[in-house]
Amino acid sequence: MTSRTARETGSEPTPTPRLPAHETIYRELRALVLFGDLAPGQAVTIQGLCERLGAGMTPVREALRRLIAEGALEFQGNRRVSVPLLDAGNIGELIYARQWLDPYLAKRATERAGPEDLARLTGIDDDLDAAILRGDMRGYLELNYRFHRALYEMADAPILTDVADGLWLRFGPSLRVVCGRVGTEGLPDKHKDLLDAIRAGQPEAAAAAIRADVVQGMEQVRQSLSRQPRDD
Amino acid sequence: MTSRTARETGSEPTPTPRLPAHETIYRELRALVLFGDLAPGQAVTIQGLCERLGAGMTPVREALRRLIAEGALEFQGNRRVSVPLLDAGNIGELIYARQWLDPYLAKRATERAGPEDLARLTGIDDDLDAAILRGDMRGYLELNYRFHRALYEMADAPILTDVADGLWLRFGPSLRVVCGRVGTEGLPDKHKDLLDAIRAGQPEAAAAAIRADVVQGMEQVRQSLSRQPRDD
DNA sequence: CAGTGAAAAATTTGATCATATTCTGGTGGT
DNA sequence: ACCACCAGAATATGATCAAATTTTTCACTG
Repeated sequence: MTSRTARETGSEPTPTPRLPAHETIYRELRALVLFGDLAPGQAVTIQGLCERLGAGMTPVREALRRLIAEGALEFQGNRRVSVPLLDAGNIGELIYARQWLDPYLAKRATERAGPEDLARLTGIDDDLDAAILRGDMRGYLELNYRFHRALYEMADAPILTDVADGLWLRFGPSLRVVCGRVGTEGLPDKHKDLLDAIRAGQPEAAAAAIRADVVQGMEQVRQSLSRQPRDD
Repeated sequence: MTSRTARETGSEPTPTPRLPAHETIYRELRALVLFGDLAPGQAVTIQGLCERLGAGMTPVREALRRLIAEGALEFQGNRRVSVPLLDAGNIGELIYARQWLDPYLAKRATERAGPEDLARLTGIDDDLDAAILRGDMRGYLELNYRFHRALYEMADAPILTDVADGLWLRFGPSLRVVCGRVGTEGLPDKHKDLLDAIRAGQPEAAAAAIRADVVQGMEQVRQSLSRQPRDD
């Protein structure tokens, strides 16, 4: 049955060849939390997710464990797993953390940035602008995340990137709620300043731009949530 | 089905009965990584852990998933799950992160500390001194962790506490290796300064004390690992 | 007589295990 | 040295058991 382990022929780059199921489920659930249809406070059940995603329960369980460990979901005591509701204190923590993490990563990213990195960031930012003009909120959320995520990866700091990524998972759902109220207008976009700083090779300026972007965006979340902590 | 629901008589108060197995496994594995017998670079297999801990494989898998998500273990590509080896860059990241996190948490903890908190910290620190005098390294590691952990919890910042806790999981194994070389002598202990600051109600002084403790300890790790990155 | 409370049963959900299937890595033969 | 086979490990499924939540009913009171 084998007889082809060596050849591969390379014609098929194996698009989704061997991707473990729990990995797939994890990514789907993660996207669901980050951009998607899971609102803060909403409770999910394992078996409900099994049917929703059409998967066995073991992969779903493992993906859930992972998301819970990352803070994307909460083990609401008895029998509930839900997307965490953030209060003002939590938002304050997240603002403090990102205000410290993101500028540092942006500084390191700028120090290491090559032309292709700059091109990639510029491309994402262009798509992001298009999504804003289009009024495509889901696209905005996803592209904004990908922009920052690309910046993290350029910093060559795997642990801090992990931490920063975990932070996104925590405030992602609330960000979505806020954007749902505000609309794609008036969203902060200091990305142009950042791109200029990277182009000029000025790490400190890049850090300052990112700090401004983060603070502005997060403060908007804080204000919006403090105004209406619950939406129903 | 009618025969079941026998009364149980309730004579057994079941001291720790309702602790899910995967939770137990997780804590055991976590302790193993933090203080214990799993050295950096050491590979573990699922089935090996099943026998070692005497448990089914589903709970072990879930616990592993969780530890991997927290960065305590690494999915070493092929077929191996191992304790991550830290290089100088990783240590630098951890130093930066703790240098920022720990002082902030110590400041908040000091602002919120009550007499019972101070007593608890003092008690842990006394036990810690005893462990050092005794030359009990495992005790030192565990009590040192519990000291900082208690401080985190006093800060009333659940998200940042989670992040800081995850950081411990990452450098715990390396800390153990370093202490194995250095011995319990010469270990940093700026805890007295911290306790004084808390007693005096001086948050900034507490932050400074913790910063000194963290930097001193982590720099020791960095130097020791850069001198001998591999131990065999 | 109606409404509210609790208690019990039933359904739903979560946890664990045993088992089958697949993939990887090593080994032996040519 | 290379290719094929084998063994072991990890992934995924389904079933089974236990616990909790919910619903329903019955009794008691106003």
